[in-house]
Amino acid sequence: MSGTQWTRIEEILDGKKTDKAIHLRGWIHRTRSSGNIVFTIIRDATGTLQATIKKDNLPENEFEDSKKALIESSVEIKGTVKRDDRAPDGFELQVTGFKIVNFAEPFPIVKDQSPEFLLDQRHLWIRSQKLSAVLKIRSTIVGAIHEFFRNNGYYEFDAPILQPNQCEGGSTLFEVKYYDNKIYLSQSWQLYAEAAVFSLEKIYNMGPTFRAERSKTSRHLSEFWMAEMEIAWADLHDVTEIAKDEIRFILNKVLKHNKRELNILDQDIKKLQLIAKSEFPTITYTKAIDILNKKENMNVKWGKDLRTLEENKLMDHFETPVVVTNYPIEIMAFYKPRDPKDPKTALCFDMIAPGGYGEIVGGSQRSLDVEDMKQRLKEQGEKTKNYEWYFDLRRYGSVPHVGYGLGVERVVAWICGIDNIKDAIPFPRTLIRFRP
RNA sequence: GCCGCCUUAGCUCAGUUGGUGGAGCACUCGGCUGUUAACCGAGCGGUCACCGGUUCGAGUCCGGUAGGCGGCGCCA
Repeated sequence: MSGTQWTRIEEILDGKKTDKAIHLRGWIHRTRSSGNIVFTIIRDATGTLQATIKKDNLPENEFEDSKKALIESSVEIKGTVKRDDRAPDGFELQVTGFKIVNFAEPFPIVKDQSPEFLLDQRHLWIRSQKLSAVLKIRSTIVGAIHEFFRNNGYYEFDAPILQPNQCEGGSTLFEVKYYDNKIYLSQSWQLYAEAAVFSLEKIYNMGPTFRAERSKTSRHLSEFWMAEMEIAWADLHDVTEIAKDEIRFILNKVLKHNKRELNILDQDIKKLQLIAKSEFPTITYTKAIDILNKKENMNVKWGKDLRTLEENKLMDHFETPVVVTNYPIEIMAFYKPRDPKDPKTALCFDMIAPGGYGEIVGGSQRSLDVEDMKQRLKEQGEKTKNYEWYFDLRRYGSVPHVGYGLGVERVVAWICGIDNIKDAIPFPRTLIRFRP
């Protein structure tokens, strides 16, 4: 079939091929027959279209094949595009040639499926309309993140995935055999970014991140993608505004390129448009506790981290993502510095998404106080010797610097409105599930 | 780590007081010239997760084991 001009279903649905003879290739999405007529819904990467196959319009054996072919068989067909109100999308292909590329065996995924079964069949389920829509939006989001930082003068900087140190706490590291030694899968790009920020000043990266947290929730993955940034000569306030701009930039890109997919996912486009135009509020942790205790009649003690329940209650008061700053210093990682204006708190922030999607961004200024960091690492039972290279960064022309990480799957899940983060990545890895 | 729930056909589920295991979908065969996850008729399909106990008799009651799911904690 070399030399054949293949039409994409998108072009047909856009009305560009009406009354034209075309060639189409794809997969059988649905099929039903009625005596001398077969209706087959054809799917390609751009959409679905009804093909109407009448016995008299094509060779006998091709008609018989079209009756026999099961769902997910791959096909090459030719015919004429017609407007027809009886067709599901208002267009159909009246078929004059029907060639089977591969007769599919009975497809295991049928009408009723449980989430577990679909995860077992993930390699086949990613063909579904819902997952393809999510994957297209994910592709837009990943592209938007690169574009946002490159537009704003950042360099992409790559750190090792195999790392000797912890960043976010030792108990959640995945240990890997490294010749005769032990090494760990990256929990964060940050420590290496802090080395590079003194030469490149503005850097970002997006890549896989591994956390062996024993979490069984709709918001956790053991392997997820994090988009991180690090910038010199900046403070906490600067970076919270950059994070807000980034989220709005991502939203606008999705709204521009993925209206069709958002509709397939039943997402409220108007609501997303409103968020993309809004200012996101910044409040302190102390203010958040205040809202919970006064307006929600809760009894949250100052000093405790905000739990899922508290975050969700807090978000009932906001339509947009919210930045929460200045968490208590005791519950923060060793590299987050004390706020001189409010010494009980750290110069750090989380951005919380509405709708129960939780923390989508987390970041902080970076401590410049070597003795304080050593002290806090010791309290966690860490060997400070492994961090000497990191402390060197404070000894040779240190400057204020700051950075954050954005959870790609959480942003995908929030924008797509899907109820489990597992559907925001093609092949999820969780506490229990690591196949296929 | 803590708490709760589930396991019956390839898939989704029902199964009454303990008395010879059902439906829908899928698949096969037949019918139908406009279907919208089509419809009509027939067929195929079972170690009721596994091990043990109670009982004349267990899918059903009791105990254990395995696998799975959800939530919390922790985090992006």
